[in-house]
Amino acid sequence: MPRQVDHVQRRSEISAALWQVVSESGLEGLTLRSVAATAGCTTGMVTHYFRDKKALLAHARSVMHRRMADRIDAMPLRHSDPRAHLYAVAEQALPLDEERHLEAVVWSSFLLTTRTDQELLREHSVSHASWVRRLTTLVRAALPGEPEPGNLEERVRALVVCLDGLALNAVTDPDAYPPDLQRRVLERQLDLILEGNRTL
Amino acid sequence: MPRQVDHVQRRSEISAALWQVVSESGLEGLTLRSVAATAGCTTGMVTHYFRDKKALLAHARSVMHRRMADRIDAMPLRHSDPRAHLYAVAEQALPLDEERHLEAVVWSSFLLTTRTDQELLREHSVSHASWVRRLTTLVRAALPGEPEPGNLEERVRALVVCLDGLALNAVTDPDAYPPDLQRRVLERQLDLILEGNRTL
DNA sequence: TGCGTTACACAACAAGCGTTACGTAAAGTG
DNA sequence: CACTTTACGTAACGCTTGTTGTGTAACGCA
Repeated sequence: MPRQVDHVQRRSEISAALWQVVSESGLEGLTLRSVAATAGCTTGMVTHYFRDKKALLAHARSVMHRRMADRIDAMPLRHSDPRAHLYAVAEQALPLDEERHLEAVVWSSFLLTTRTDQELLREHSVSHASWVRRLTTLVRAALPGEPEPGNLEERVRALVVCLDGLALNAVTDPDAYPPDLQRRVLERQLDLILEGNRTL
Repeated sequence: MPRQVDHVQRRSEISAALWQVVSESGLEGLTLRSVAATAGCTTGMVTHYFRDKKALLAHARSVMHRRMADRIDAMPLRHSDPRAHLYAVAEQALPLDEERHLEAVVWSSFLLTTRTDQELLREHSVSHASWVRRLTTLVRAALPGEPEPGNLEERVRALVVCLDGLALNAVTDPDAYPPDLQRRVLERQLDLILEGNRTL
């Protein structure tokens, strides 16, 4: 047996370099050479651990999903206050710190390419539906009374697209959407969503 | 004087081809050759009317802004019902028909590149601020009472990011966000925003 | 101490890109 | 009818990209 290297470790190092490149130059600035340069190695090493560029992108994407899911799964299952619980989970979708900002950048970059890639679209579709379902449960738990049908779905959707829009704007123009503003808007949106429970 | 051609017309034809390419292959699939092929001409003609690719992109962007602004300016200045007026204007930001869907695709594509381009960021910044200001006026007019300070801004922001998120999701996965759903969510969001007017 | 396998650097390749230069056809003007 | 200017097709250039192959150093095992 020849010299042994931790493949998982190497792959995650390269993947980290990829994230950094995307955060600095966007997906269109992502090349094997730029990744290699950022990782401090040669393209040979990159291709040694990832068959081709598609495999590299796929890994970065799966890492992204994993990180997001892990962060949410790490949350306490039940909160004393259902509204606080809802807020805590929803907040995970916002780029409120360095880590989540980086994730949001990668997320939005991949999201746009989704439009022209059927395979990515299917992945996104199920992931998005699952996210909506999770929030639906939490919103229902936080609502004061029994929601009317349809009414609930629209409230949840309003929350979901609000989160996406918030993240998108924060990624595009961070100075115009600082964490403080994001939090206030989310609080307000939760107020609005949970406030009345009647057909207007 | 030699043979004369309507430059404006030609440029708009090429620009239309560019939009089509972007809608089909995204910004990363946009090349002079693909634009020429879609327009049914050669790259020579494209470069004849646009000095370089940057000029072509800039023109397409300005056309986008122009179209969006025109559509909103074409609305009646005053509506009998201020809420209906607000809805009508807000709806213009949603990809509810073919035309607006195409615009939204181009919009989202450009939006992402904004992150790594300082010049584009400044353009976006003023445009976005102006949009927020316009909606603020309309929301204030549609609110039942006098809004509390801060409160109003958060409500408007919640609406703005909701619109962006709605558009983004509709562009990414049109089947999951059909026009009907978009309209319902927007209606609901307006309900929520205009409903209560007290600090919760 | 060799031996064989793995890890990786390096270079070459074709393909596709934006750009540029050149050639030609067409049409208004004298 | 020339003549000149514009309109545009064509092709070549240099560059960057992903991919692939070859060479070499390192290290576990015999």
